[in-house]
Amino acid sequence: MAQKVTIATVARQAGVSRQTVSNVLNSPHVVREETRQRVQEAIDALGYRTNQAARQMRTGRSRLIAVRIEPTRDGINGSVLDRFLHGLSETAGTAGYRVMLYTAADDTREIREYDDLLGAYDLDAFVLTGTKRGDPRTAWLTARDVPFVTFGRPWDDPTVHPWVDVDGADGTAQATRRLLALGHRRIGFVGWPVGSGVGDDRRLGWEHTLRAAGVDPTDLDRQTEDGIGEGERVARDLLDAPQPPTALVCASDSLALGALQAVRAADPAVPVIGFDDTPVAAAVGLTSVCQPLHQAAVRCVELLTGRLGDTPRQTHPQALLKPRLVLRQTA
Amino acid sequence: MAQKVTIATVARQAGVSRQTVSNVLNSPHVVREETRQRVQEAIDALGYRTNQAARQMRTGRSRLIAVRIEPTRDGINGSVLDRFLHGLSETAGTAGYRVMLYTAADDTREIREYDDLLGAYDLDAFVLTGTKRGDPRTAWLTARDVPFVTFGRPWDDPTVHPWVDVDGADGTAQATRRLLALGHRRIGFVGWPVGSGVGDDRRLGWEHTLRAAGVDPTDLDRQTEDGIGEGERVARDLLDAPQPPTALVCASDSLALGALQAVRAADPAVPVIGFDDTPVAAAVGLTSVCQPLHQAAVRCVELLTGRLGDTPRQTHPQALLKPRLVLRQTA
DNA sequence: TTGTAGGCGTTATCAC
DNA sequence: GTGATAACGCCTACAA
Repeated sequence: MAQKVTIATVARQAGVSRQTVSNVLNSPHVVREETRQRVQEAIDALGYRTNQAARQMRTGRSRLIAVRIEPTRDGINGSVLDRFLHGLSETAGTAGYRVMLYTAADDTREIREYDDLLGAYDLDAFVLTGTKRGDPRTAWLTARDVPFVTFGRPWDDPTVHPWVDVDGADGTAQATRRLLALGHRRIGFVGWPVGSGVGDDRRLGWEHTLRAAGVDPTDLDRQTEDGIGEGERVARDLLDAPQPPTALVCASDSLALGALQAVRAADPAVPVIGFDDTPVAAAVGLTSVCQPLHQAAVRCVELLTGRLGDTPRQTHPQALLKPRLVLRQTA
Repeated sequence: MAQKVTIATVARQAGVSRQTVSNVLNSPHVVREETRQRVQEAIDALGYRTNQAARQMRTGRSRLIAVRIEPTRDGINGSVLDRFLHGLSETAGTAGYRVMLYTAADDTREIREYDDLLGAYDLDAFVLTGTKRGDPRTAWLTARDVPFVTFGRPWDDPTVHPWVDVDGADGTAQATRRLLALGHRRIGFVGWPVGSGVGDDRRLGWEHTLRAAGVDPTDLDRQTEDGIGEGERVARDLLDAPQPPTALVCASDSLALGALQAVRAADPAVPVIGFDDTPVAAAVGLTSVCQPLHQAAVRCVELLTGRLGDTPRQTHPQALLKPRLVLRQTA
């Protein structure tokens, strides 16, 4: 590696003081244009880069954003986080920030990680993926005035902190409308147990759309934990009912995959629509609701940098993004 | 946030000098045990944490490891990187390191990122996932003496830098042996075009095992780009041959998924085995070769920290891990 | 508009 | 075994 290039090196090369170089970097407007250019040339020629550690020590800000990477849970949903992370890293990069990863097995340990991370690296912000009712993590961060944004709404009270989310109800509504357009009326829903914000939201999109079309949704839905086997079991149950649905909307691709097994031999064919547009969906030709993960990541960074920057911070900005129905063979 | 706790705070509290505190932290053996304990108590009581920025400024080392997060390529393989990343982050954490993410669209830009990252954050090391013959990135890093390890062998010369990899040939060999054990002899292989290290490696495991069993592999394999459609096409071609295989080993789950479509109506059933054990495989019941990704991540960190630490650095340590065949319905 | 001085928290060097 | 001092690279006053 060549000799370390500091602000002093640049100053000497450009024949100005260190302060002028710093000004060119941080407050270009206070420097005469001609000087600015000369300094900029020196910077480029020398390949100077701001030393973040030194800057951080002075400013107390690290330009680092932390995000948790979870163990691939069900396995099938791993790619969602994957795509989100990529978008986050990319967007953060263009905004001059970097993404740091951390892991934690549970909330208590996650909070301990916050403490560590904050103490050691002066992190600028956290991105939390998925929040639940009465989340201790957001409470902790809020209490300490640590900037953060969640990918996922705070279901108890949408105004308590900044968040970005995808409108799940709109997704299932799109799916339901698609099936209505195909001529179906008795459209079933395979969802998660009541009580999870995300699950209830997705269910509501289906229910409202059906009601709006004049269809009574009673007895047309079933709840179960996420999983392929679960989806198959519950879908079979729906299809065995006296008045079986002729098409199915599912709360996840896992459930939809199971449903697909259940309807395999059905005649006439029973269309199935999943949710999340995971690679599995693409692989098996499953029509599915696609979350705009890249855009979600972009908004997260925007909210964060908006908050972090000097712009007057609006109180708890939020962004609800619309998903998109990806049509494939199954519907 | 409470008042910032620095080494000076601790020193005052414990009634020693700052240097003694630093010694307790970094060279405990030079401090008298009694003093050490008193200082440690003060550290715990105050909740002191080393400020990495300050430490880094002094030592020039950041305790940060950078790893690239790729856009989910084919989509189906995203979960592989995902699991690897999680393991990496976790292991790095326990070793006192953190993982920083970066993205890059191509090699040139990736190298520019190295430059940026190194200049701005004094990164301690890089983890590269996937390398190709004549990789400019490893050359760049080597030339600058930047520590790194690749997840994936350098196919030209396995001794040029530290790496961790999974033995693909062993994986396909396991798969082939499984099919032999099921009584099959004419076992086909659906692979990638010749020339990619990974692909050739996986093909070789199949070929050698077949030869060892006294089967001539001629005309029993086909090459194609990765993809479900491609897999289906090529598998069909194999099955339409005058002497069709009675079972198939595939170089990836994508190809295997395609092959599965091709053999759907076959009678007697044609077993198919995939590679990577992606969630898709689990979803459709595809027997597949599972890479020990967590273990790979652990070894990466070990190689790195071994290199980074003060231990005598062995020249270019390497680790070739054995995959594991996960049996499901298709074989 | 530009230059000078001081300090952020840590560790290395060198006294004691 | 312990403590004072300097320096890492930068930024924010303040002075010129």
